[in-house]
Amino acid sequence: MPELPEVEIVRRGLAPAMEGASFVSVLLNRAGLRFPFDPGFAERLQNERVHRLTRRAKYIIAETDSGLGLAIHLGMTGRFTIERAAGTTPLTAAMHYYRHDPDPRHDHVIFAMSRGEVIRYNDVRRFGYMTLFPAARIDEHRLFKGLGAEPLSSELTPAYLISRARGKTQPVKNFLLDQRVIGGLGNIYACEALFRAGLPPDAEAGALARGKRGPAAAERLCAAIKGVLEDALLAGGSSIKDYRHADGTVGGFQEKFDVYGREGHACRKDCGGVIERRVQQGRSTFFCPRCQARF
DNA sequence: ACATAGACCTGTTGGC
DNA sequence: TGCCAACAGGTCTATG
Repeated sequence: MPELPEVEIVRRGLAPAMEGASFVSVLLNRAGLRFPFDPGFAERLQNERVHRLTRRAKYIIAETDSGLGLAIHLGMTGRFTIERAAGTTPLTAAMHYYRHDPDPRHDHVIFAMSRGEVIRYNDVRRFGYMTLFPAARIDEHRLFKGLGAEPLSSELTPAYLISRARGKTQPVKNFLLDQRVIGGLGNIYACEALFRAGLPPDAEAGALARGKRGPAAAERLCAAIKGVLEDALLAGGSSIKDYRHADGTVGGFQEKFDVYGREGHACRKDCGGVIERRVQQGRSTFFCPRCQARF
């Protein structure tokens, strides 16, 4: 599922239930997700009070008063739901992706918080993971130290894109998906950003650093990345295969995709082109052959 | 350094 | 209707 906008929406939804609250108990329903849980995972969290909840790339990070960090990656299908303990009013912030009512067979982790919220982590495919680390050492952690620019921050500039792309022969879409270059883009937003920038997904990344057109393309691409992520955030993220909830907590950006999942449909720019799908790096790439014909 | 393929999992969808 | 292949928002590893 989740790329940067979805992860950020989940973070914002969790924050009111987690920040300032302590873990009363942590229940693990299995030995691991993508990886086995750290030894003592549940015990180490118990009684820890969450100081703040942040995000880096596609990771949600809880930091506790005593300096323990909890990193959470949602993989493809990870999602959280929040409810009050039995007998009280449900919170409005239910963050369901994919489905309204997650299958309880896939509730793998349950956090009981000190103010009464019960937070469940549900993950059908179990590609997600959680791990504990010393919060002050985040920059040395193997998950984080190699991460590239945070795309909505001032770290991401046309000059940064150019410097990272220089000499690269790989397709520009693969370049965008490389978390060591930009942290947080995934398949959907990489496709959408390339469409907005008018760049062919299979163009050489290194071309951003060359010639007369390179810098202009880098400029457009940088703006397109930020723009599509901001638009998606405003729309509450994208929820494929889901429908909107009355409380608006499920995203609606999927209705605004220009190319993703639109194979065979007319280009929204009315250029006369039809959106095509091609497999790149084992992933579907969607693009308009007219609007994205030339670098 | 890079590309590709396969692996990890389960569920849904589309074609025959 | 039933079955099976293809595909799904993400990484990670092995291999060339």
